[in-house]
Amino acid sequence: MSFDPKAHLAELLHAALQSVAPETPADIHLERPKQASHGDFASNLAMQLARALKDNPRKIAERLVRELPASPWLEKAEIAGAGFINFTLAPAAKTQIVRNVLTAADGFGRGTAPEGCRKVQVEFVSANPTGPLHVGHGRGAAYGASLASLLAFAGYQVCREYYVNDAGRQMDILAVSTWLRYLELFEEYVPFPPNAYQGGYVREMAEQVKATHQDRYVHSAEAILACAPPAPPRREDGAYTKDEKEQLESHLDGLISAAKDLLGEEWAYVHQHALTEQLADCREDLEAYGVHFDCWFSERSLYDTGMVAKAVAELERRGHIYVQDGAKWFRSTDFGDEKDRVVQRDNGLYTYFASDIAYHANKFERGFDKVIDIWGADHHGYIPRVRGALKALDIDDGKLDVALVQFVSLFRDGAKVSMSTRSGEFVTLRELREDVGNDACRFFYLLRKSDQALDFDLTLAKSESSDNPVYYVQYAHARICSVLGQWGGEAGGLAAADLGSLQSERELALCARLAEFPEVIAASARDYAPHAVAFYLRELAADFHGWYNAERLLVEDEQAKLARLALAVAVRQVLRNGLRILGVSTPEAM
RNA sequence: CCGCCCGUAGCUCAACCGGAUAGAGCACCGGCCUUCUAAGCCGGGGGUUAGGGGUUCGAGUCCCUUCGGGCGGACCA
Repeated sequence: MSFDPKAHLAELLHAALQSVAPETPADIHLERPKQASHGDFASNLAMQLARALKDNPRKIAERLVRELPASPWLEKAEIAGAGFINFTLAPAAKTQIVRNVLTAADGFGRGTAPEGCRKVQVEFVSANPTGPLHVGHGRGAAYGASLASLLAFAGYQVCREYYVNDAGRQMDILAVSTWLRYLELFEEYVPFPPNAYQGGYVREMAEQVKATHQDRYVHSAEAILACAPPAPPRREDGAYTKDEKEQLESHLDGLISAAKDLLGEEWAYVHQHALTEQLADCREDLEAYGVHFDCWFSERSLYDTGMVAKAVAELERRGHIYVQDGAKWFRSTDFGDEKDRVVQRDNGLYTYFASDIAYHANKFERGFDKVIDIWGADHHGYIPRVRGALKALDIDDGKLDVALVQFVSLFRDGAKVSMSTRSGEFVTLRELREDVGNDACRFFYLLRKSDQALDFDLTLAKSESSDNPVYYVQYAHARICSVLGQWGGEAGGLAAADLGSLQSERELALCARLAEFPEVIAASARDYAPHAVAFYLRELAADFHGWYNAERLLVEDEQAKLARLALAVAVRQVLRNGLRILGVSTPEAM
């Protein structure tokens, strides 16, 4: 069994506490001081006890240190500052971590999920399949994928899910956009609405439909326009008034119902074609980004299987629904929301919220102990009503966590780039990946907290891609691989190396850094903060680069050489374990 | 007006659920390649943590308040 210095010190302190203040309960908390001169671990136990014992913290610290049982692993325990006890470990207590890492290998740092909280679902991206993913989705994807990997590494059984919004009006708009572009190919010109999807991919889909089915879906422009309320006069600058915007929306709705009427059964084909194409494109994009999903959950399936109706009926049965102005309202104010919400409109259609209630009820029916939704920050107002619905259905809403990812603003040459899917002038995730590279892209996103708004400077990201922090970490990995190659020995045998020659400050600091890894994993999994892993890896790489520059690894002395190689391989292992979580590759040469 | 996120070096960001002298990167200045990858290392300057008040041994962190920024406040998704 491997030796844990932190647990050992906690035991020593506990023993000392028993003789100094056996009656006083106190939790023993050890932390790693920021400053090296403060030792390897510090305890504030004496300060905690000061009030209960009505004594000076430093005096209490002195008594604790005096009562500390002797240990071969402890070099010294000093009292500092207001009453901290600083512990310095014996070198052997620090270097043994190298053996632990080499033995555990891929499993070093892995945790165990608490009993009864093992099955976790992480739902992320979930973008409408109405066009290419853009840089905002890229952030959600990077965050969600790393969080899922992090939780899996921390011992949870993780299901990665994408919620496909294939049932709503947005999909109808995409389908009708495709159809209008298709009609243009047959010289039937319906003025293309400015609020329909403008992107070039819509024309591509139109071409595909034409290639497969020729003129099968052609109807005259006159017939179509006759069914829809008129559009307002076109404004090239897009500055429509509020009234005109409403007109545009009803005009578009009119075109959609015209399409449904004229095409009849065949509308489903156009609709399905657009959905299938966009979903496939999205999936391919994400896979290439290294983001994988275990489950693609269809919103439409909730309607097809009656789950939406069932969820609303269940709320109704429990007396949380009332009818007003012909619509069904969920009394979410009873559960902490600021106003009640419509679940079924006066025209009989369910709202998006209704399917979301059914969706979340379904998530918990699937037996997850914890459900994590990753949403864009603009959805924050949505949280209380979803929680409210869960409470109304007697589902423990404490099992739902919502992580909000703040917006990404794109800057190019110092100017903000406007993004809008419908206008078609957004920067796609695909373009960004090809520009900056997958590794740099993912690492860049993860180098800041998800709840912090992010300015993505394209010019900078591209021009500085050669000294992007990700290369700094990968470079450390490549250097170690290179040294091992020149040594030519068998890395597997290094776990048995005598580590006694690892004595220098840098070497011991590097060992301490390695020992931190499991704690970093546990803390960042607890806080849903994969960025902490990225920061840790940068520090580990910095420690390594410093050591590498200061001391030669392949020295004459065989024992010293093997000890150093063992340390280097341990560093490489932790870099691998960490980068794997972040979805970043580990090149052997750069 | 109400709600959520936030305000830390010139810029982009950290700071282990209250700890010690607030740290990195970029940018700037000065050094280090006939020895394992210079995509690297070593050193230097740079701060009233937006302002004010409170809680306590101790506050960037918790509470109140002012100012400033972003995002929400649909029978849209």
